[in-house]
Amino acid sequence: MNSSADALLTPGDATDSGAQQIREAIRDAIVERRLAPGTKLSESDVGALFSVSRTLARAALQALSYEGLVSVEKNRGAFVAYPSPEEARQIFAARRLVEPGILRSAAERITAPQLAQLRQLLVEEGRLMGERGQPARRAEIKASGDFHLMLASISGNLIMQRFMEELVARSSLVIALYGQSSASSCGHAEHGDIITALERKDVDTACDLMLHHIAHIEADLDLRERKSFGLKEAFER
Amino acid sequence: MNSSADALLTPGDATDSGAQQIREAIRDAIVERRLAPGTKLSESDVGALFSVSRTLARAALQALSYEGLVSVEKNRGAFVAYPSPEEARQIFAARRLVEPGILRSAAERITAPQLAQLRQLLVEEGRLMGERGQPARRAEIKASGDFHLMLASISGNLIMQRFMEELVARSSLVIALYGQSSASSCGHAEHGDIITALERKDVDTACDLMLHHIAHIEADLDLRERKSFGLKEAFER
DNA sequence: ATGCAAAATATCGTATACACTTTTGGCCTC
DNA sequence: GAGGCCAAAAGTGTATACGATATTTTGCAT
Repeated sequence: MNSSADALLTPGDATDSGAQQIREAIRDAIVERRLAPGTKLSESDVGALFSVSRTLARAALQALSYEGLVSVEKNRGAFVAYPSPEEARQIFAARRLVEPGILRSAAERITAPQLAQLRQLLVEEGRLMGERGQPARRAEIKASGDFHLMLASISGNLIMQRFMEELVARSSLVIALYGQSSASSCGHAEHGDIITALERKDVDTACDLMLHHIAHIEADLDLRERKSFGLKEAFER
Repeated sequence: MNSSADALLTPGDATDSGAQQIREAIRDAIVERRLAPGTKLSESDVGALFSVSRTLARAALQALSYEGLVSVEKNRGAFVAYPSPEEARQIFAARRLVEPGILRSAAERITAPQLAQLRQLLVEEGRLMGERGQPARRAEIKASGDFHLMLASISGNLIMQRFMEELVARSSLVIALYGQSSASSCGHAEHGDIITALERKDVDTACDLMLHHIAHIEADLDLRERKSFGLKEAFER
């Protein structure tokens, strides 16, 4: 109770300094497809990679398992999640279920600068669409997710925002796995349409567009049953 | 793999044997209001209580923090979550957002035995309603949550089911904190009405009833700003 | 007596160490 | 030569230990 007024300035959202950073790093690596699904994430290796002990590596992997991005098997270790087609369907079903509602909430509270920010995100997305190569496609997937994430952020509901972060991350994993072609390309125009509808305050149309958008992404997936075959494949190389 | 008849089966994600058990135990204690919001959960104490080391206790507390049931502060420790009124509003907003959708999904897949199970849950709920005393009220809150949880289970979407588990748990915490009267009592009849509508395959009415039901629960809360007063109080004690 | 400051204490953050489970490689047997 | 069994190795599960940080207490000066 002494001293000055630092109390208000503390960032405060850092639960653990180390484990959280590692979590973020691995999460990004998974979402950006630098880590292939099914890859084994040995605690020792992860720890060595980030120059920390197994304790922190383990904590990070546990955290990621709660997000559904890695699956840990008792006494076997942690692996980058390999979502089954059924799981993929459920992820998109969840998105169809919640995103219209989020969109409605966001539409009620959205301000002009926020609309501008959305537009800004869109041009960034378009720029990446123009570029070629794998890294650009990865960034494109990420940018596509950021659009949905910002909508959740605008809705003002932290719980839904957190949930959408999880869904978007897992969606990226699914798209990386089962995506056939330039999946997110067709999504770009749809993002723009949604913003336009939002600007007109035509929420119903915006929701419809969102549902179609999600359906389009899902339709571009090849959800045939390859199942655990790919895991073996990944090791065979 | 779809064994369709699985109803209230815990999702088979036994990552660790020990930590998961402790997590469940503490979770139940929080939901059933044996642990008051704001209570400090020292790692040493938790470990000693369950006869395990701090490592497992810490893992369990971390897991609970991801559910939003405990909040961990850097170098301060873990505390039973003390949801702010704003947080409470967001929790219920989230429920209003997702539960109609879950209900629709469930209605599409529901079978006769599952309807019977729902009815069964209802009579159990009614039985607890008849009893008096704190333990009965706790069980009543839990039973009330189980109704919504079973609906999510019937919907067949594991992701939404997991999300609802989190929402219901946090709702129980909120109700325990801000609930004024016999909040869940009026909910009982509404649960029955929803089942009835479901039996008639009148999904739209069921959704309406669900929305009203959630609104009723929320309306019975006293979401005045008591602020962090209670937390300090808990320490002074 | 009160307020500030510094040491003492308690608790968290991280690393290391040990025990147990799973896997793998080799050897023996059929 | 093939298959199964045993042993060694690797890796996870858990416990303990040490260092860092916040909180409390105590002593001193005003």
